[in-house]
Amino acid sequence: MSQLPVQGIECLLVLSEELHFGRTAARLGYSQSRVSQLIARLERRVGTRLVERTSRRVALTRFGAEFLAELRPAYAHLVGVVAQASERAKRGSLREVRIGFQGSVYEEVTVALRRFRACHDVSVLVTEIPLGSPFSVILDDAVDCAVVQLPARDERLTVGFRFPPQDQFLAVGTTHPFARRGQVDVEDLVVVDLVTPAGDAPGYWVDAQVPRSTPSGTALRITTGVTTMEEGMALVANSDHGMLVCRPFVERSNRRDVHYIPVRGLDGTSQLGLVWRADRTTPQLRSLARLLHEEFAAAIAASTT
Amino acid sequence: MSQLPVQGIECLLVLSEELHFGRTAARLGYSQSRVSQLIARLERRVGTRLVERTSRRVALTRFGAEFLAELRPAYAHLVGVVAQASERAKRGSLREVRIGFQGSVYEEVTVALRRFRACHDVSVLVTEIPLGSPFSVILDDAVDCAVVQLPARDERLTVGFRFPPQDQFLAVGTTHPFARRGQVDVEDLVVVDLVTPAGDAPGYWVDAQVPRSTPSGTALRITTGVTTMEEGMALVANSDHGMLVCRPFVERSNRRDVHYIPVRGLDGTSQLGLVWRADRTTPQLRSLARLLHEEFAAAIAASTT
DNA sequence: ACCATCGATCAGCTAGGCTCATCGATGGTG
DNA sequence: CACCATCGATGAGCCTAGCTGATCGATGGT
Repeated sequence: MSQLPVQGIECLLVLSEELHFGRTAARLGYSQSRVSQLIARLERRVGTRLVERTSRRVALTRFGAEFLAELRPAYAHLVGVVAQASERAKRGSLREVRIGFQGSVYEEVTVALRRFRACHDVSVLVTEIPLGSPFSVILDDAVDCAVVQLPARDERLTVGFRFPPQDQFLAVGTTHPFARRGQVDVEDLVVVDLVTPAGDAPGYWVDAQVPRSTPSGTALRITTGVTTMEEGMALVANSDHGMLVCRPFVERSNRRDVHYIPVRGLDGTSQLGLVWRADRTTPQLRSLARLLHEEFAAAIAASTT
Repeated sequence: MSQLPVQGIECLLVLSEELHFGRTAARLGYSQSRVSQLIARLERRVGTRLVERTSRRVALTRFGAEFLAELRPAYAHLVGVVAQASERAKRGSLREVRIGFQGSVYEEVTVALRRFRACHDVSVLVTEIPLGSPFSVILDDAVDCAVVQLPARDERLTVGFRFPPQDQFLAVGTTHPFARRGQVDVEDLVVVDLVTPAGDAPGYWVDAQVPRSTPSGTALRITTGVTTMEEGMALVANSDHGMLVCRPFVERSNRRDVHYIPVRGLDGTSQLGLVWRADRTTPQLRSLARLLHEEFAAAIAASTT
């Protein structure tokens, strides 16, 4: 049996408006006797009379009035919580959306997120996800979606939005032979020991981030893996390793111990995407994708005029 | 049928702690199958899965966790409201105590009221009650208790506390023949047209306030009634009427158009009392009476040392 | 491969939710 | 003042829906 006499409470709430057992019963779809019973039981439960009633007059007791003053908002709140949950369930939306990021966050993304929060009355929780494991956190449900490097060839994943393709840069330490170069060619990479993301990402993805060989077919030296951008940069700064990074990262970086050199032949080969579990697709996530789309469309329009 | 699936809610609350259907059932005194049914129904009601469950593992859905985060406090609050009401019902205490006053309010009374509010977590509503109808507002339940002039010889009323008896004064206008007198005698009152409280108070009470005759037997002139102290003072100030008032009123009065003259022979004949309906006696009111007692005991002790 | 554990499901029982009929109280009316 | 209409309380009784016990299938450990 229930701890809380809800039926009695609902009955009292209506009765307090109608001040008439018959009408109260009609409104609730009960018989008059049921209302009488429910009120009587509630009074027994609370331990005192809540409604003063004769055959001619129904009025709240002073105690009843005070009780109702507290009860009404408390009950309404609880009903609201359940109703709101139903509402959100229908839209499949969450109250707190966890978004994973891999390294860099575009300016446009933060703007879109702000609009997203406002539109959907959600809070956004930003998490950094391992550089070399872009998909497992999504699949494990540790985040609801993530901005990760593409491609994402996995049936269990949906790419909701593809960011504009970006050129790539080679990050090297200040003492590296390439440090003073204004540009390098893909083929030049053969002499660099490239840092690669380490994690459980599928092979095709790792290969897409750090090619195993140059276009001409020469194999590249890849000996060291890192799990965060920060780790990679630290490694690059203090060794002769190199690391491929995308433009947004370069633009937001302010390290003095690392130089970024454009790589000819890798133009537009880096692309981020908003990815989520296909079976967790919700209107909310679609909306976020659309907001990102709009934001980038606006940014592009602004830059061309 | 109830609008709110409380049983399911209670079940979910326990299940979220136990994460085990069997133990949840045990705690609620249900069978395991019942818990399963209740959760399933709640999920149907809300419209989405709240608990992820296999035969080996029970865990809240992300949606379920968010739902619970709102549900738990809302439910607890509602339960609290009902429980608190039960508590108050047991003690017969109200959340808001209406206290009626007739004219003057002692300093000690306000102190006692402050302590009363603090002790019982109640709010106090002070109302002025008609000068000539001290009992009807109490009997009509318009106030929960009142500080009124005694005597109160009514079986339906309880006098919870008797204030210290006070001397009486004759209030007259500045132009009145007595205005400059330092004192008058009861017998002197025969030449004054005394203002009397007008209302539905019983005869014995009116007689006690304004004697019909002096101790020597001479009848007094009583032609005019008033319903508030303010009204009486206004009348006294602008006519040759006189009005008997008690010391606390004199001390708190700062009217320049009325003079107050001590009346020899009426010393200690005015007494206020805290009165309430006998059938509405509560520990709360008894406590208020006790607080008043303590306050006056302290005041007397302070004045004698 | 076997077993123990656990949640889902189904059929069935019965407690309790609910109604109907009736009563007594109340206040208005001629 | 008798009569009547209205309304809430009460008790008997019906039947729904709350609940259980038995069983099944899934899961994970040994």
